[in-house]
Amino acid sequence: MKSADKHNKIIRAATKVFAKKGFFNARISDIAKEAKVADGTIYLYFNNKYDMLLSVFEEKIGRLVEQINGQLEKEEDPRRMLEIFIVNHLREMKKNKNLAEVIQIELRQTNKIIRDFRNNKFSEYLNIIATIIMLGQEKGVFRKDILPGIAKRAIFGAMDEIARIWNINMDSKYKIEDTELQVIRIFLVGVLQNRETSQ
Amino acid sequence: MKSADKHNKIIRAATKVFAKKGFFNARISDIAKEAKVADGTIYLYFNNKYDMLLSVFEEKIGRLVEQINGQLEKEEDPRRMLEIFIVNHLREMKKNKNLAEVIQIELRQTNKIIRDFRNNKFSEYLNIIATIIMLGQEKGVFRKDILPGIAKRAIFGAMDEIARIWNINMDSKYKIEDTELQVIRIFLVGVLQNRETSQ
DNA sequence: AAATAAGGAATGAACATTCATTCATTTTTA
DNA sequence: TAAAAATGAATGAATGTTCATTCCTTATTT
Repeated sequence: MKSADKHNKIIRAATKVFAKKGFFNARISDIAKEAKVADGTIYLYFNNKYDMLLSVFEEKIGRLVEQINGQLEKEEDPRRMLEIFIVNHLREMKKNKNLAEVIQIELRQTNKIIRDFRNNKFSEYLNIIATIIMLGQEKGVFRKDILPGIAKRAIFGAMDEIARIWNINMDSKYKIEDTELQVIRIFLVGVLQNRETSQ
Repeated sequence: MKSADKHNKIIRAATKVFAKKGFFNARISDIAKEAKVADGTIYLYFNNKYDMLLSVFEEKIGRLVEQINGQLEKEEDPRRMLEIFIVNHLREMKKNKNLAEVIQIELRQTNKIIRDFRNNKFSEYLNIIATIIMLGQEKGVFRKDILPGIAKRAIFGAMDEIARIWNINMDSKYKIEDTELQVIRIFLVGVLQNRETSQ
């Protein structure tokens, strides 16, 4: 029986191996070994190597989307919502280094043309940030002169770069709580001491 | 004659090919063809494929560092300095898509262990941001509760993600000037409408 | 003429994918 | 109910291709 169980086992193994070696240096045989499965078995569950990466990516991001949506639905204050998003993302990346790495890989390795074609879950994820910002603008909490489409990328990019470093230096210089606070502060109030300076 | 000229020609070709195909899909023969040079010739100038990527990366970032330092030395106001850095980086990435792409590749593909070991020019580049922030804090222009080591990554990461999108969609949704202004605004004053909310 | 640079064909290792075969499980037959 | 047949998941060795790198040859420089 072609079990969903085995599918999962392979996904988990692939995540681990992709994260450790990167997509191109990951061998199918590595993944097979990690999943305790024969090389050929993998092709009963996935079309090819790239299909695996995409599956891993979509599944993991999908989880993130559900998780964050769950956390946000109780909240009304856009300011708090943004904080929750930031804290959740950073904690998740810190906890799950493999996930952070796979995001980095999928977003930047492999073929550009195929790339954003199937990344729907990822767009969905980023758009949560944009939605929060628009909500805040409607409620008059956030500045109206911020473009949500740019802000969402700035915020995600900032966190992604921070997570990238976590995956290089195992010893994080800063505590996770401090990092969260910093990111929240930077995006909420900026680096400026006084406000009159903005144009 | 083993000319510096040929070295440059190869670097330029490599940048182009790496940017177009990514490191792993770039063939030495592609680079050789692009540089109008024989495959073997490349090995007179570089030890191996990865050495080429690293050379390309270091050289390009080195240029960026010089360029931005030149622009900053006339400036005293940290606020303006940060603006200059942001504008310069974004314009450079927009103008030179290959450079943006190579940064993405080198930072995330290839081997993690070797990775940050030789990335000195890149650290130098990021530290310019940190220096600006510290200067601003000394001068009382920037908030003292911002950690420069985190802010520099947030700012770079934000711009890098924006540049990533430029390399995927050829049609940028926003004008470059608007994007610059947005990034500056987000980092200087944040998204919040009122200030009393920060902790 | 010697030394150095460049050329590019040849090499061989690496690796994704395939596919003939096995074998445990389920279904059918008697 | 037991034996026989069918199924299809799993295996992993074999295949064939794809390059990075080498190294012998040719061209150029001094």
